[in-house]
Amino acid sequence: MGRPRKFSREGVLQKALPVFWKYGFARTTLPDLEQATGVNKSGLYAEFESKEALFLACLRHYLDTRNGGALLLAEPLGWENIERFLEEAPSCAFDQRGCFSVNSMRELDGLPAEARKVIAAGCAKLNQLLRANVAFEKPKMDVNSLCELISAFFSGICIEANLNLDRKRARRKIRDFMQMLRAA
Amino acid sequence: MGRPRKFSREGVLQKALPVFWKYGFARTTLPDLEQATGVNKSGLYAEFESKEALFLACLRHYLDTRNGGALLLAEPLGWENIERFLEEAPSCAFDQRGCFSVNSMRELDGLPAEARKVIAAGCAKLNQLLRANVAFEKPKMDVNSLCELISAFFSGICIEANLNLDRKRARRKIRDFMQMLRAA
DNA sequence: GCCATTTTGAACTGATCGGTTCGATATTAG
DNA sequence: CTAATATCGAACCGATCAGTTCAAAATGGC
Repeated sequence: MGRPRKFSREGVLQKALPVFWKYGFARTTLPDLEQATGVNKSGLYAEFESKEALFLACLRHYLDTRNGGALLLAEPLGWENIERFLEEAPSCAFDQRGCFSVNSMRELDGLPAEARKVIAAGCAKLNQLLRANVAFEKPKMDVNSLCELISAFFSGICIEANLNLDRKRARRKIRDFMQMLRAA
Repeated sequence: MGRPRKFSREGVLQKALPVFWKYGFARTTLPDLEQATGVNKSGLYAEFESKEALFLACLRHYLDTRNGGALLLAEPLGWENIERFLEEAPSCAFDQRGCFSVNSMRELDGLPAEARKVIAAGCAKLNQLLRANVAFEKPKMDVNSLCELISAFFSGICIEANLNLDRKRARRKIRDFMQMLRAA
């Protein structure tokens, strides 16, 4: 009965995400999204009520599926998880620099109000994952403070990823940070 | 002879800067700039050849006049300068969150190619200022490594400034970071 | 072939974008 | 006053934006 569906909501999200990731919300155009998803404008609007709604759905999809959860839950918990997280998170692919959520912070006004909540929730979840790993190492300094430092450093390397520094330098920076962290 | 000029190039830059600072390049419109500067569109285009040129001029003006130079050159050099820099830089005014240069990194493609060089030069200058202060303290860790960590942390708190965290928390974060730094 | 459903493509809307042009007006010096 | 200069306002340009509508075409089950 009837023609079968050719695209799924989640498939569209997966393909639209890299575009928003690279260009942000404002500089992503509808033709960009059509090309990336392979779905016609009419089709997109049949599935999502607006460009903003599509962006929000991408953001949620990103936070649900890729927010370093796997890396930070690996046993045993500890510094090594955090180091891997810092190394792998900001370089998923060529055009996806940094972290989609961190990138979106700069565009927060001009985005639907819900975006702020979604991002805040993502930060909270990340902090919780970090906390488990930091606490496991029983550092001298306060665990929460260290988590905040880690996420600030993470945000920093994420936006610096836009500058195309060479990988070697980025890795060394992370190594140095971890050295400071382990001593704290 | 003739009507005297009512606005100066530099006056326009000073008034246009906060707008670009807040909204970035893409989301700043010409009417925004007219309103902020009090100068007609015709007048703006008489002084600057394009929106991009105006943005670039603002960026240069910003880096020339406000890049924490004063704070980081204060005698005696050392951690205290850096702490003041981290505290004051990302909160010049209500609508100017973070650092204009750091904010612009997220928009680098889509900006004239020269912007990349200008920003890179600004980073280099900042790093140099940091280096003098860090070296002065003779830390155990490598001076350059510490400078890179400081600027990454700086970038991080700059974009996190978009989240409107309360000042208390921000100050504590900086204090914690400085504690780690002094021990490094 | 027929019916149901999905997807497409193209035309279209109204708004806004950056940018140009130019005459009207304002403001000074002499 | 006049001459010279600076600014403004408004009309205008072509392009692009997000979003809507709808008929045509594609694709399946029966």
